[in-house]
Amino acid sequence: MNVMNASPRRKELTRLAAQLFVQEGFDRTTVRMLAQEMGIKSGSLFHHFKDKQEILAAVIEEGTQNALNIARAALSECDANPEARLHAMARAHLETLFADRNAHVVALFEWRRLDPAASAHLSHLRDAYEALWVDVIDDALNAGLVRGDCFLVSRFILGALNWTVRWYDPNGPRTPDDLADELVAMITAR
Amino acid sequence: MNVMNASPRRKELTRLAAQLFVQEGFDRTTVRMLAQEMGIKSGSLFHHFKDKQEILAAVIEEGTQNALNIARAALSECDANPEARLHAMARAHLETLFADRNAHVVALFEWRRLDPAASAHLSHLRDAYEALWVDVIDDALNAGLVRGDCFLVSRFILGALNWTVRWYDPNGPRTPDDLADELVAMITAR
DNA sequence: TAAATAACCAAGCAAGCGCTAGTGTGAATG
DNA sequence: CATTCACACTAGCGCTTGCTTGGTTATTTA
Repeated sequence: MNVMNASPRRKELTRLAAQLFVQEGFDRTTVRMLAQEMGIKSGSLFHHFKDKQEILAAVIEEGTQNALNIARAALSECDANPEARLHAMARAHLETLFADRNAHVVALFEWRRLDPAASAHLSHLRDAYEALWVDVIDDALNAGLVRGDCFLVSRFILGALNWTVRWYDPNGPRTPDDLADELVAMITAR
Repeated sequence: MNVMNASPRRKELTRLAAQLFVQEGFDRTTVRMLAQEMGIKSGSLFHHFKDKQEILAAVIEEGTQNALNIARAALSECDANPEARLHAMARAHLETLFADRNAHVVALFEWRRLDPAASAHLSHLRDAYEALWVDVIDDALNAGLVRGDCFLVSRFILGALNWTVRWYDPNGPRTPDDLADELVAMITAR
């Protein structure tokens, strides 16, 4: 039983689990469904994961870690201009949201199913990610680019961005970058 | 078995069910938990509702119908000024969101658990509500109050507003009206 | 006063749940 | 060549699930 390893097999199983969790919801996804999707029997599943909870934690950790990495990379690649940084964060957010869509939908809507230990651990990752946002928004406010309270503005922006998973169609005419540009245009005073 | 009536008893049971669905999630809420919260035995539950699905539909219908009523009332009470109408809609949205918080959280996050028939029926209610928003936002765009595409702007605004249920603390210093004012201030170009 | 109705309960069924125990197998390791 | 290990299997345990059945009681209606 691999408690914390990241074998390629386990990574692939985690990806499949994310897909099923999105389709059915965590509670309605049975270990038998997961096993079938993975091409094994339900008993074999517990060789890779200690229990069903651990699969959920693996899915969410994967997604959140990716978001953090992508956001950091995006910020390091642009200059100190507040507007450029705001753009970069919005683009990075939507990019990871739809590149790892399944994992992020699970993170956004099944977080409450995590047991307290896993939730505490993953909260740190998520907090680190949101701290990046608060930093960028603070700069935008000080530069007069956006008007409002830092806390509220960051919540509104993240809400607007996260909600896109409920309506955005990747096969439609708009790219995630289009969305990011439109959102920034909407909130910047000029 | 009352299929579609709205006896006071059934209304009260629906309210209690909404609370449990929020606390535990629809799937993890068992009919035995529901019955206990209602002070009856699990079998008796099926005198009031045909099945568990019907309880969910009742919860969501209640919340959505209220939202529609409140928004219509709010619009009829303000003049034709686009900014006033935008304010009124934002306030009405947050007002109903926190007055019927449980029902709305269920509607937002457990909608997918509805069976196709109930979903189809309730979609009409929700569409009627969203049509009010599109109307108001269209006016705001034409008046130059907000910049952007009508579809995207309405999605962003509703996303920001709906996401408040995940972080807003009614016991904190801010009122729902404060939130509405801040959001409108953030997105209006001036 | 008789009949109908609403509201409830005790008991339990069939199905499905997460998870465990014990075993087999082929590849890598000593 | 013997041992270990990763990975999978079969079989099923103990429990919970949504829901049904058959019947009781209190209140309203004819």
